[in-house]
Amino acid sequence: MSTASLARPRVRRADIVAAALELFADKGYLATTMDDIGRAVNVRGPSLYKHVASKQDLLVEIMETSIATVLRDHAVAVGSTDDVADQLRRAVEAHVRFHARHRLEAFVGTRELRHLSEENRAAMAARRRDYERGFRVLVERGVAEGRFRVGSVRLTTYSLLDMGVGVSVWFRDGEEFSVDEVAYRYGDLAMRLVCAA
Amino acid sequence: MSTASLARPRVRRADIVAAALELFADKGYLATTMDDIGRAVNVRGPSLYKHVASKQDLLVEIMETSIATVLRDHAVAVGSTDDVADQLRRAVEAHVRFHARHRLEAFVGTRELRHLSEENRAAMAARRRDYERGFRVLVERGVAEGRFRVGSVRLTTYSLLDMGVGVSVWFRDGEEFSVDEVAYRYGDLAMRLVCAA
DNA sequence: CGGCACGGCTAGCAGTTGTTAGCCTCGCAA
DNA sequence: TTGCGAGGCTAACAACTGCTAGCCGTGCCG
Repeated sequence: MSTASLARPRVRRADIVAAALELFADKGYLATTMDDIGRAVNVRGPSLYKHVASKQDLLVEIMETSIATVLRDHAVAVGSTDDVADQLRRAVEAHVRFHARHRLEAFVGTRELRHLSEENRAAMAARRRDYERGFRVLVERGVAEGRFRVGSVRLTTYSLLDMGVGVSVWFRDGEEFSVDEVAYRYGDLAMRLVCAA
Repeated sequence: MSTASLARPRVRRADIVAAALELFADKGYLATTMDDIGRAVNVRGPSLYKHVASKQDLLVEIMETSIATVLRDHAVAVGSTDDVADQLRRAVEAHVRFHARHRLEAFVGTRELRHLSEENRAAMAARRRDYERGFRVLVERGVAEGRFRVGSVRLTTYSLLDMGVGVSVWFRDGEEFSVDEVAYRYGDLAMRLVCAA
């Protein structure tokens, strides 16, 4: 049994990242100081550098794990069936589920993109484009197979994605809807948008 | 004839606000310095204070004119007909038109809310809630009149709004769609979302 | 023509912030 | 018991930033 960490409560890297996430989401990346983050984990600002290379690293770590989760969930959703309509529905559900469950990550992920260093931003933007393309491909295939009827694939895809992103702004746990309820209902809305048959 | 301003090209307040808008949208409010704004209008940073009380004032002015425009357009759209479905369609069209035509204002308006001073933010948040309520009321009435069929008024309303907000992120003038085309197509999407009859 | 207000400019203050340097303590291992 | 590394802490640097103070040239008005 490892009682090591019980003796003196040292800070773990994961705690720092979690605190940073909350602060970045609340005040924004630039408005958050290392002292703020330190205070949140009961440590002085400079002590954080024993665990983290820089403030930028915290932002990168938050964004990387976010997009990785999103892409994985999307792949699982699409891979779980062969029916295009079901694929789109499950992809939207996964999309919404993430934006509800990981509100803060979603928030930071879209709002602080510009504060990533040049190379980090380029890499992140590419991953996000991949994700968008995944949805567009689904809509396109649905149209090609005669299952969907849309005015513009591009506009419809944007709508589907933006609806889901919006969830991260207003969703609160324990209110009117649970995560699963929201996800299911947005799946319905998605089916309406593409006139699924 | 007033040749006054031709002699030496002095900076006009409107130019400063326009430059600030572009910079706030591009780099964010905190990352934009008064020197940046000054450079954009060919003036040193401190000179701006001959025209503007503070950096905060620039943000406030941008946001106030934005929300005022949005609310006015919304009122015109809703007032132009009595049919609920038409009202919602025109409201969505106005919503999208604004977010396409005034991308930067929309961007700044949603992303920099937290950098308004406490009182300013409270006032602005209230105006924005009013705007949201305008949409929710339309959806509610459509349902009550048996013209719309929705799973949840609240979720549907959020979806309509968020779709439109998303336009400000990807829209570019002179690409595939014109402002009017996008507005019209989003009107269609809105009608689908509420199953308008 | 004289003065005054408008609106530039530079200098500089005061505060903030990411990050580094260097110190000290605690607990584990030899 | 002794040594040492992990991980706290304080001090401080260097850069930056909003904003003020104070100066000066230009052009309009009386």
